[in-house]
Amino acid sequence: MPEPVRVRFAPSPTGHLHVGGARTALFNWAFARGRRGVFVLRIEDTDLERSTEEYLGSVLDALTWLGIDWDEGPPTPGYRQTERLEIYRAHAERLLAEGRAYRCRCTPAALDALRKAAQARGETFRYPGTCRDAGVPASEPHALRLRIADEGQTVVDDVLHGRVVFEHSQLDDWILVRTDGTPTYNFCVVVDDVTMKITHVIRGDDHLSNTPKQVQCYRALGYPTPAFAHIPLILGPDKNRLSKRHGATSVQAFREAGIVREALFNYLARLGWSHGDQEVFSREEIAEHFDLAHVGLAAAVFDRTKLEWLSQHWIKTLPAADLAERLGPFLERAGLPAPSDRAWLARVVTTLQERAKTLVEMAEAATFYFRAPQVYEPAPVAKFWTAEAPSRYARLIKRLEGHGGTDPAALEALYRGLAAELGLKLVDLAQLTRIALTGRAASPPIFEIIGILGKEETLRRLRAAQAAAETALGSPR
RNA sequence: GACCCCGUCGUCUAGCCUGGCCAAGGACGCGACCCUUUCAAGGUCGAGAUCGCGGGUUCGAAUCCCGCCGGGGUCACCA
Repeated sequence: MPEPVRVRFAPSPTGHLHVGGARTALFNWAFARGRRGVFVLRIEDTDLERSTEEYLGSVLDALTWLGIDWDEGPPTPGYRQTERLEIYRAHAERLLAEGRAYRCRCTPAALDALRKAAQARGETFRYPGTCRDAGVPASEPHALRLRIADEGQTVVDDVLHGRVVFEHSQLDDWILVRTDGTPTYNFCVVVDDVTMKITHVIRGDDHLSNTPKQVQCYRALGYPTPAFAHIPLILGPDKNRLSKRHGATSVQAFREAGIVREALFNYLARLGWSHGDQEVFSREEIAEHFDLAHVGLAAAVFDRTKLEWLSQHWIKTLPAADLAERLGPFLERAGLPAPSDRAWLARVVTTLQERAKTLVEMAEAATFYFRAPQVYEPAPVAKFWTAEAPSRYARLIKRLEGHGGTDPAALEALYRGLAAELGLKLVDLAQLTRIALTGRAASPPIFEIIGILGKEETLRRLRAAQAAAETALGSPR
């Protein structure tokens, strides 16, 4: 029986979860789920300056909202780097004792000068090894560096990129532990991945160049290297790495914009990965089909329009009752009372599902269900509030008053009958009604709206529109 | 600048490993039409890539090889 795969996602809580990070998490998650592996969540919070508990909560919240659940990680202790300092220290000491690492007393200022000079010469800066054999005593302030052979090369065997060769002339003795005693990122990552028994490191392309350094560290530590899979970055429309200046980039931002979680999950999965011609995937389908072999190598441009198409698709597909539940906060934000009658709200949602790309749009479009129109849109008014409008409203009101029930089919029959009597098309009466009920030229089917609004409210709005139309036309008698 | 990665419709991509089924398929977006009480949704059709460019190999290349160009990433006692 093969060892189960173990993968991880290691965000640093220095901001909200970025969609790029979310996609990395999603690929790892899907990889693990698809082969009954383990998905570990590790928090890289060694940057005390920028890490906050608030952001940590936000990141966990975003992952949970997306449906990316982890098998190991917070709140279980031991998965935050700040809790693991002792582990790093022990590994560093071992490397030092075995001669794989050495103390360095070069000052940052001195190194900076060398770096500038190297770059001026058009060379990659490389630590010259000043302290490599200097035997710097522990009593002096010092950093700890990893000893790397001057000659030779390090090969990174990437699952996606194949063999990537790095000459040692490009590598240098990098710092494992800073002078202040804190371990560096690259060192923590290696120690963490080793001690957490990670088998596959799936992470952003931007880490590929750092990988040979890490491979050297694995070797020094005497551990086998995990499999690496470097996935391409996500770009903005200008082909530059997606960042805040491209607008909304955090998972929370999309959530607040009313993008449904199924859509963001689906979109992120398909960005850089494919399964034939299939575009729509549920979370389960992604877990079932995901494979590294079909992850692309080219960076992908984030396309909000397609995301919104998927959001609309999922809104159409999701159960109305479920959406009604999710719509609550968006209604409140739109200044509308979230109704206690959930069944009624679900009916409202049913009429809006096919015409909303986001929950924000849906809440906005639902306004007229909660309050009578305050204003009437100018364009449809100009077109339909003709001289005959008031009398047509009157006929409509009279007919409706004598009509029992709000069955859509019966209402349509009533409208068609009246339209025929008046020598009009259905659309004329329908639009007059639509203006009265919603204040707009476009809305869900009016016969369904009447059913949801109720006969009394419908009549009230028709009468209000009749009066408004009369006023608008001057003073009729 | 050095090193590394990448390069198929505007965008996401299938195909590339195992050359011919590809005069390149799907999706978003765009246009038209149909349906229709409006808007959507849905349906049908259409425009849109000579597969970054140039050489080769081959009977045959998007698919293999070489060069070039373009884009991105990494070069910290940041993560």
